[in-house]
Amino acid sequence: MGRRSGILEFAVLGLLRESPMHGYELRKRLNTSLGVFRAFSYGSLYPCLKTLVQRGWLAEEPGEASEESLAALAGRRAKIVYRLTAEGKEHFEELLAQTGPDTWEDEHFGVRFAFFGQTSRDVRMRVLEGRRSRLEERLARMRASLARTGERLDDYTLELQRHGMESVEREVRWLNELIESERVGRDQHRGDTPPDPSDDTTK
Amino acid sequence: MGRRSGILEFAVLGLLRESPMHGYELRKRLNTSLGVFRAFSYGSLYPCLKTLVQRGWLAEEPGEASEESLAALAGRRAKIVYRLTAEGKEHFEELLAQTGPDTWEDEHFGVRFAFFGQTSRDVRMRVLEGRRSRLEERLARMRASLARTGERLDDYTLELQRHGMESVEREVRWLNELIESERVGRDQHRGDTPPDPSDDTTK
DNA sequence: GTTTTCATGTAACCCGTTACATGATTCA
DNA sequence: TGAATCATGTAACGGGTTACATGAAAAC
Repeated sequence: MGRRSGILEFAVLGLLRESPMHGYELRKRLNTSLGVFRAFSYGSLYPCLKTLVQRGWLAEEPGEASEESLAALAGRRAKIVYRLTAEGKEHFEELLAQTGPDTWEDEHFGVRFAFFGQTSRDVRMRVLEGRRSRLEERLARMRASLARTGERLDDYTLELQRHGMESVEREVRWLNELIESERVGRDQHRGDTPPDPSDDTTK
Repeated sequence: MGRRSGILEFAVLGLLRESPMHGYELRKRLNTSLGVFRAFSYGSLYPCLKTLVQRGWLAEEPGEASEESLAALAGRRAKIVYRLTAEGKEHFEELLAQTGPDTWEDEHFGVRFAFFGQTSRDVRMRVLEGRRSRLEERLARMRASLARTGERLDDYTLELQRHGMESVEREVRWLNELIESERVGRDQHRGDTPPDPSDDTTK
């Protein structure tokens, strides 16, 4: 009953911050904008929306059906448009400011990155660097275990391991570039191409 | 109660086919040999082992504790070594032969690949090609959605999408190489380097 | 002799999916 | 007017984790 998701909740708040939407549309945007990473179903989305409303972070608005008068009749079910409340916005901003360890875990990182446009630069930096060191740890462990057991593994397992390591190395290089360009953005000046200075007057 | 996992079950059977082991060791091998992909906990492993025993696919053996005589005393708990039974082996071989659509889903593919050493060549081919066309579909969808919504996305979301697509493209290239080398292995002759002709006398 | 690592297990929970049920709107 | 798509929702399940509890063996 008490759906307190995490990543889905975060994504919903983030998308609704940009503009109000109804569930169906929300789901499509979740599964495209958010990338390849996750594909949520209605079975998780609608209950999530409900609890977010209960907590006062979202407000339901009767969607514009066709003609106003018709929609109001006898329990007529129409599109429900959700919008972020003031408390919801505040809460989302708190979430955006978080830089805890789980922030750079596989599942979370993608969503966090997707909302970097609304994230302050120093938080972006911490998340990117956290992710990078996370991956570097992983690489170290993989190399170690490969050195230990490397000889007695069959060709396919070895190939799988090799490809896995290359993937991780590639993501590290990607992060390096991102971190570098964030740094340049800070050192040089403002207004280069860095995606809007973020309207963080909240804090 | 009725843990009928799928990927964990498959991996356990596969590892135990190579040699008997106890749970603790099994878990380590799951989290290294099987690659970066998944990290199982005891909370899922032990219940899984239990149900596999119940179905007659695994047999428990009292592990060699220290001195034989001591181990037999009053309900003494010692290492439990699991080995694959004949039925278990047969069942695993059936699983290995499967080429259904979920075979090439993200989660399954890694484990399937890890046991390619024990998989017949034509099944390997079907799995690799299935995976590839799965990824190509995904690429097509990504490109389409990028073309539609591409302009009105912020820089970070776009970058995320771009990086995601590159990852998928990279895996496709990897699959191409693998498929090619499988094909060469078949066309040329036997005993090139193709990792053992597989002892499939079962069928 | 105490801390670490090895080793086995369980109960509660988490975050999601599947399959289903319902109805409105658009399009051919 | 019937099919496809849009739109909302729920109950049952699924496959795993976390946190906990226990105890033996090895290392210091």
